[in-house]
Amino acid sequence: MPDTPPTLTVLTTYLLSQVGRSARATLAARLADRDARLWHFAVLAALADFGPHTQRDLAARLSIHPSDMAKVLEDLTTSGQVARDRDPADRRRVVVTPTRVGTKALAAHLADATAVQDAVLAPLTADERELLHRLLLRVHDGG
Amino acid sequence: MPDTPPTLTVLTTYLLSQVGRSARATLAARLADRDARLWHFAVLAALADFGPHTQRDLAARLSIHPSDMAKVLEDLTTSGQVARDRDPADRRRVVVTPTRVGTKALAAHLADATAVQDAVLAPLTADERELLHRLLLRVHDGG
DNA sequence: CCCTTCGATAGGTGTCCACCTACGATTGGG
DNA sequence: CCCAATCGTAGGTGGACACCTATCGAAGGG
Repeated sequence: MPDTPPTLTVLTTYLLSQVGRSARATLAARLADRDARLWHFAVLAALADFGPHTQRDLAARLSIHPSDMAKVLEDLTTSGQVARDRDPADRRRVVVTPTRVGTKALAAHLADATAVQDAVLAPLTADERELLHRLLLRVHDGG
Repeated sequence: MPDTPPTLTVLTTYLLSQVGRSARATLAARLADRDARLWHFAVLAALADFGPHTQRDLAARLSIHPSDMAKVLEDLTTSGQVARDRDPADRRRVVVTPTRVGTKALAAHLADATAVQDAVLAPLTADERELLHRLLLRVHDGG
């Protein structure tokens, strides 16, 4: 019965929006089972990829409002996934560093994300997934 | 500065989510300029593709809660884009029919959606867009 | 002809998300 | 040494979204 109108499904952006929304929601639900949220994942990923950041730099990198970043980091520190230390050179700044707990959490998040991705992309072959990824990467970078 | 962590960009679902989210937001903003919202677009598309519906059928087709559908249709009737008439055979039901105004509005929405899509998919050639669409369609239907 | 069921709708709830402001602590230029 | 700018943080705002309940009118089986 939920037969989507062709007028919508001919729009690639409609498909993008629907599929992306659904994948996002599925992953968010899985992360929630371990009391994690998508922003926690993103922060841990940024720290793993680029090393310790100032809170402000973290916020800028992930395009999130500094006041929201503070809340995310509040969560991550109380659960011991990151350490927040005042920068001795400039005691206004706080340097955020991932802990071992945080690194393990990131690994778990990645496993979840991969599982969700496998489920979402199940209709495609490995080659097709690779192709899709390349196309999306260009769209993402070029927009 | 907003250099996205590779740990995220290697995830196809991350790209899907980001690109889809951004496209959706852009279209929503354009529709808002004409006092329309995404659900208005979806309802008009369903009516154009499948003809008049009962409110309940419309809600089921678009996977939206009946009480929310009532609100969307309230908007569309006050702006004259659809007509709501009691079904004479069962006066509980309300049959929703698009008006000429609604059909013109749908055309405008489609023009907006196409413009947004062209902007989003700008990095890709026509063949690549076609390919992307086919892949996404399979993911969408198969999930 | 009653009583249950159904369709539409008003009104409210909770979540997510992204924003903004005010404030205290700190810095560094003049 | 002071003053403007900066950093983190608490608290609040507003919109989008999806849900749920109560109510009313109508239908239709027993």
